[in-house]
Amino acid sequence: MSFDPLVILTERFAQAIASAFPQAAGADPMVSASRNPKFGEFQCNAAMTLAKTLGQPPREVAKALVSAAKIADIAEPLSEASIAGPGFINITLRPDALVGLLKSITTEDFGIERVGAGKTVVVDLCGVNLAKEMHVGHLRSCIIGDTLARVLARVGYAVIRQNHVGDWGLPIAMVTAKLMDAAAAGRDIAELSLDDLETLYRSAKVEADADTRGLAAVRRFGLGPKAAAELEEQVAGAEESLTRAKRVLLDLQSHEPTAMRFWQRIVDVTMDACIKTCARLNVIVTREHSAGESSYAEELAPLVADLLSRGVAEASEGALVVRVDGIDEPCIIRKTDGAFLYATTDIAAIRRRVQKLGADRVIYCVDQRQGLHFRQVFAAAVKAGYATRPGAQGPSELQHAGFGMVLGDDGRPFKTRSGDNVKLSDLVDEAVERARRVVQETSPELSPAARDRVAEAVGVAAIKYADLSSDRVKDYVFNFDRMLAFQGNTGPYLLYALVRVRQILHKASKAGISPGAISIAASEEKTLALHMLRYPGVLLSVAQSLEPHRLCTYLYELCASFSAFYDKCHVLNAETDALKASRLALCALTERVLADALTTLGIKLIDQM
RNA sequence: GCACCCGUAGCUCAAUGGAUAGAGCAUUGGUCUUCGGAACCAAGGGUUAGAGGUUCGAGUCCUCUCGGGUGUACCA
Repeated sequence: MSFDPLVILTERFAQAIASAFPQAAGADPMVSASRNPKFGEFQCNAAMTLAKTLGQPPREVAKALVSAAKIADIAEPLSEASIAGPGFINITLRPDALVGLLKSITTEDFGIERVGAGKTVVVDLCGVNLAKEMHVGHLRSCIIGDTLARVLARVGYAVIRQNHVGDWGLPIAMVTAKLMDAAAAGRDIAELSLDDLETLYRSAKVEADADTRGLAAVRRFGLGPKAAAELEEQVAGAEESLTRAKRVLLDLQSHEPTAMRFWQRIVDVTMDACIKTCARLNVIVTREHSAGESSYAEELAPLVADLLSRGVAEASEGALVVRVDGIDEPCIIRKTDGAFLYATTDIAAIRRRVQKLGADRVIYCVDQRQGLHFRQVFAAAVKAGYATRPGAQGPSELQHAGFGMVLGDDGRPFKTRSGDNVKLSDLVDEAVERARRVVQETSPELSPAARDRVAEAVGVAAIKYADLSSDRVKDYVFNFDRMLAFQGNTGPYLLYALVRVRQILHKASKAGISPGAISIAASEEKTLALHMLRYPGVLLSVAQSLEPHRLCTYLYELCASFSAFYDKCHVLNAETDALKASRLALCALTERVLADALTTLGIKLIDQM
């Protein structure tokens, strides 16, 4: 039994259609919340489409639906006056029915339908690389991925988070080689920081990228023997360290203990920092969620052999590829030199996630720019049969929940002034520092410890909410001032609403006032009540669409409704005790919905600010 | 070249094919005997890039054009 009026009305109008027009039974009743309050709270738009299929005038169809619909228990009676325009049927809930529905959602879990019950979903998120600080490039994957995981869990899915760590391959071998050199030169690897590793990574990369093209140019344009000699030396150096890195890579692949010890140290340093940053962002990612590329290394050769033997893969221009319908570029799974690629690993990951972890659904929270890659890999995995659970009818659902870039105010990718990627820890530090300055000014009465807690919560909430509140696939402009503003659609505004409602509850309990029977009279009370009833439906729509900004919009509107209520409908000094008790009950319910929604979004709750 | 994404108020963003396209910021003007004013209420501001088409009905779906972004076999 649902307590969502939208669901109830949809059922009732489906029945009305079936009884008034048996030949059209099963048609979509098209019930929705009205955009404009003057049209009532809900509307049924089915008459217009039915008119077409039935060959009858839409208003006649609407009349028939109005007399067939049995909704007297929750809505004001329908009449011809309820029909507007070409055949819209406008519906207004009865206040007492509203109260009844509200009572229902105060119980258990708000009447949220557990659409994911018995199903497993894998969420791919975070995606850090060894020997690199987390930067803005990881921000959205962590934040959005974590929220999607929370939403899916909230609607009943068994959620498995997977952090596809970039911990394998030649670049990592280069760093490992560098680290071994440093240790040989007397460096204590127990005292290693991620910053040190990143420095090693950079120097390895610079060496590897040494200008072979530059050398060719020098020779071509005849810039003289001196320039050529310099560059030749560089290139020779690069080739030497590249050769060494390839040797280390072979050692790693054969699990040679010394190389593995250094590699493991890099893993530990990187992952400790990653998990710390995630924890600070209130993103649930721990060591147990790590499923790095290295963990698939052993599977790749047999996997490719399997694909080849079954004719899924074919040789092409010296490489091995999987061709898929509808995409011109084939999916390359083995290079001419015999090495595997990230596509190979991703196909192996799909196989493990579906066939071993039992995923009915796999969601990749990865940059939109990898869209083509995932289309190829998904199609290849489906073609290979890897995306189908043993015994299942068809393949599991593979979804790329891609997201746009983070831009600066200039509309270009968000970078530091010197053009580097912005470290996540620096980003959070700045947001928290800015929040602290505001808190210091507006709430000097808070203890230093409380102030720190509030600043941390507000700063992180600001960053996360800014990221979540606009359409996932679009780029968004990162702006501290805007995201930290206390008015408008921001994290701090939501937390402020939470704090206000909690303060009322706190004072009420100190004054011995208890929540009582709800009665809905003022328009602000009704608006607030109607908003709360929408919560379960919004969660389901996010679980379906994978668009967290719908939950954000909902929350913002809920907070705005509450603020209007707060302004117009005093609680603790309302005229009568009954009114106090009723409004207090509304506050208590608001607090529960707000807290649940914020938690599902991944935003930490606070009591004061 | 081809493929994908995007184009909505001055700015940042919304809008399951539904009625007069909505918020916030900024601008202008109101509200206070403050359950915390970090608030609330209101006004102005739009050819939804453009042109066709489908539909009872299009910001939304289809085609084309313009503009921006991204990706395009052997990096991840």
